[in-house]
Amino acid sequence: MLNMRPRSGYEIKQFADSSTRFFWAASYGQIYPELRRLEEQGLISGADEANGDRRRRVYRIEPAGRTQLLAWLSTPGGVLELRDEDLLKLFFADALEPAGALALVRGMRASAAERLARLEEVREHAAKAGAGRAPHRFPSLVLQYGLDLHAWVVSWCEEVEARLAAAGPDDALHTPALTLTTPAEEA
Amino acid sequence: MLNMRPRSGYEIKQFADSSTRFFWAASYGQIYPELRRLEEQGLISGADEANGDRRRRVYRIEPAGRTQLLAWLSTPGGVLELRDEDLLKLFFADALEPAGALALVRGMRASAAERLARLEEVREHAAKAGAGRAPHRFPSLVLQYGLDLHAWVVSWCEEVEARLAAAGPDDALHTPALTLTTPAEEA
DNA sequence: GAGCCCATGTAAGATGTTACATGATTTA
DNA sequence: TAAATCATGTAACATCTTACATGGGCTC
Repeated sequence: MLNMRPRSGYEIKQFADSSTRFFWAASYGQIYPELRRLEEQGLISGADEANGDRRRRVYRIEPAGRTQLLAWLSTPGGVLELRDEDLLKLFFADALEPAGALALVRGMRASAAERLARLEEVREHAAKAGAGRAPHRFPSLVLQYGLDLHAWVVSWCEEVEARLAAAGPDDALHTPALTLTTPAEEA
Repeated sequence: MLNMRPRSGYEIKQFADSSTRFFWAASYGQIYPELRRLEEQGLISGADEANGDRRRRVYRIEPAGRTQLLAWLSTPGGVLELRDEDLLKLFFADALEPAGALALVRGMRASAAERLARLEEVREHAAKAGAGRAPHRFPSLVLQYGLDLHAWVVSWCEEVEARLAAAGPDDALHTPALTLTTPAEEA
């Protein structure tokens, strides 16, 4: 983030909360100590700015830091962790009556729709703030990933809800839920 | 898991590693202490089984535990946490040359394809093991979710790769990546 | 008899969240 | 003037992973 432009810890938190939060969250308890560590390693440098009487420490990336950043970006692979309590509940939904299982999936859909709405707010906000300037391209690509993904989850739930609602004692619940069609394949 | 059938801590770990691991992982360091706590609360009960000379403690769910389980399953909402380092890298990919960004997306696709392959192994294994018996329905529904989801990620990456490869200085990278079509809508 | 699987457990450490403490400035 | 926001930081707590310790049984 400091490679995009210099920022204070507070600004990093603000920015993260409206962007990377959805796939990589960070709290003050991580940010401030980490800034100190990075400075000790000479990867970034901080300068106290006095705006009025309010102290503010703005960090900028150093050449060594940029090198490290590029090395990290070029390292293939990385952490992927998911913790989805709704999915865990669905996994055990055989313990519920059919109505309960249906309610679970409806809840999952509602949550996904909610997150989708929040991401759309982010997009609108970013469109206003970023108008005019030559923007970074990839943050909005990742935002689009989030939008597409949550839209996918919503459709998946709708599909499963329909099957659960229709299911008698005989049911074919386990066929692929969605047909994915890329524009290229439609031709 | 104990509601499905009695198990030892070791068996719980085995089962989790081939099922819930993908959206809710658990280590021995969590499982064994948690079993003790649940027993202290009277939600489960453990019995030492001697098979040969090898000690083994098998736990079963108690009525109070089943009540708690059903209460949890009926509570709407829950944790959803994602930590995706690939997505984080992609977010900052403006710092890379076009070839580097393309490599990133290719790496993402490879990882998703790998996970997809592993889930397919799980499905085949489950199909063999569960043949005949009246199975739990929802574990395989959740497995299907994983398969569908990773397939979706693979297509998303392919789509983006094509755009990145084609992109000159002018590029429309930020349109929705995939057209989702549910069978119902195709009619 | 070597290596792997069954089986239970813990200790140390890494990581991360929440709440609190502090205090200035801006806005309604 | 009260509330929100700017701004930095820490302490306590919760959580989770990794590595280790221990020991029996099975299979090549």
